[in-house]
Amino acid sequence: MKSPAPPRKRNPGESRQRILDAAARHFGEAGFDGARVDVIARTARINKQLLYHYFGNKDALFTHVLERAYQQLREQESALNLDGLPADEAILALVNFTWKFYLSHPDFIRLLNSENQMQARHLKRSRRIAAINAQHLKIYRALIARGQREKTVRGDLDPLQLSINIASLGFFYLMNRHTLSTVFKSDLNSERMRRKRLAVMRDVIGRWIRADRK
Amino acid sequence: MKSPAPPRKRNPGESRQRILDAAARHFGEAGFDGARVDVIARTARINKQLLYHYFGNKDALFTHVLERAYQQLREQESALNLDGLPADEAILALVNFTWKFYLSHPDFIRLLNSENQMQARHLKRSRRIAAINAQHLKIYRALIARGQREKTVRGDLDPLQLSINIASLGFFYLMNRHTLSTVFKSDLNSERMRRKRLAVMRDVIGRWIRADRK
DNA sequence: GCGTATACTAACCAACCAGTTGGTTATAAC
DNA sequence: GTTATAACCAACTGGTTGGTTAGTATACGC
Repeated sequence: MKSPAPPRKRNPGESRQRILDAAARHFGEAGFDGARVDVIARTARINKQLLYHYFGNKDALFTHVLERAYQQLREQESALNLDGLPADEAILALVNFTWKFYLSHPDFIRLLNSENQMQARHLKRSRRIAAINAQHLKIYRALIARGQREKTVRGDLDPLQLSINIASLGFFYLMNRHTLSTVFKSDLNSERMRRKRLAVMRDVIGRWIRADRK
Repeated sequence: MKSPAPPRKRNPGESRQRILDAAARHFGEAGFDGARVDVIARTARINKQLLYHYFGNKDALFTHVLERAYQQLREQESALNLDGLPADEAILALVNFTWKFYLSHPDFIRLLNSENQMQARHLKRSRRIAAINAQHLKIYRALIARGQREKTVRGDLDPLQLSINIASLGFFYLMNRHTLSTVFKSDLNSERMRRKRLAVMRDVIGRWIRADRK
């Protein structure tokens, strides 16, 4: 015979947080369609209806999780102090930062992947997402401009393309490491291969952005 | 009152093909978890049991679809005749080929994405996948070796990293164009932006692979 | 110390969905 | 023609799942 669960102390802030944490993990592992609301509720150790009480439905919960993930990325990026570095080295520092963020937030790339499989249907309706990402391209643009004054960075770099290049070289490697490792029979997730990958990415970006020496 | 469907002419080859085509489209659109076996059967205009008759279950069907997609890619890649080109230009021709393949086979990247979300659980059990991809790295390796003899390509290129770089710059752009377009408010899927992307990718790879001029 | 908004819960439900049952019929081999 | 095999089908099943109902418990304003 099961004794009824003792009534829990109320703590709305923490309950909300626990739901978001559990949702980020489970949505990341399983993707939107593969994730189960019941699993999230159980992991967060709250009742399923509390989840619906706070977030309305599965889609809205996913949107919150995505927004929070982007916010973490952009806040950390904005907190970087790159003023002491020459612009070309600062850009390489962004390569390192982006790579390390992906490595330390494995849910982030998987969440984004799932969202892209759905053609960004959640982000498209988000009213917060533009503000969250507002600083990103400005940082890149400013660095490129400074590099041109310093003559360490070539004159025709597009900040959007630079940002996409830096993201893609790391994101694709980590997201697709499962199929790549299988197809090419080599463990891309080993410490050695990960270190090598970062070196390659820095080399690729470094050679692309630098002003040509005459 | 509905008249019973007239008995269909038997055509096992075509029925199988229609199932695979419908499955590739629907798995691509919706991902493995989002896809519905009933939808595939209806689109293929066959009975659901025929699908189970041929493929056993949803996972096995997905595996077949994936293998076929890889096979198409690798067959076309192997059919390329790059012998007439200097090695550095031949590598850039592979950049073009890869990009065009992704563009003309939108299901391919989406299928792979879904498979990676599931940590390659289908490919890991496939016995055909290694053979299908056997030529790929050999092509890259041979081109790098020739480029070194011709002195157009630098001496320390790793074929696996080169292949991953070429794949990632295009794959990430196309797969993530939905979130990227939303976040950065610019239509990455426009003809103009797609042309620009190919130019950037050729530039990035070109600068990375070439032997340094003294 | 009373009223009410909200944090929280158990039990429930209808739609959905992968896979099965239990067949019929076309085709090919002999 | 007879028989074996495989192509093909409609209807069903049982477990699952997003979301709901109907309520109790607690904190807080007054």
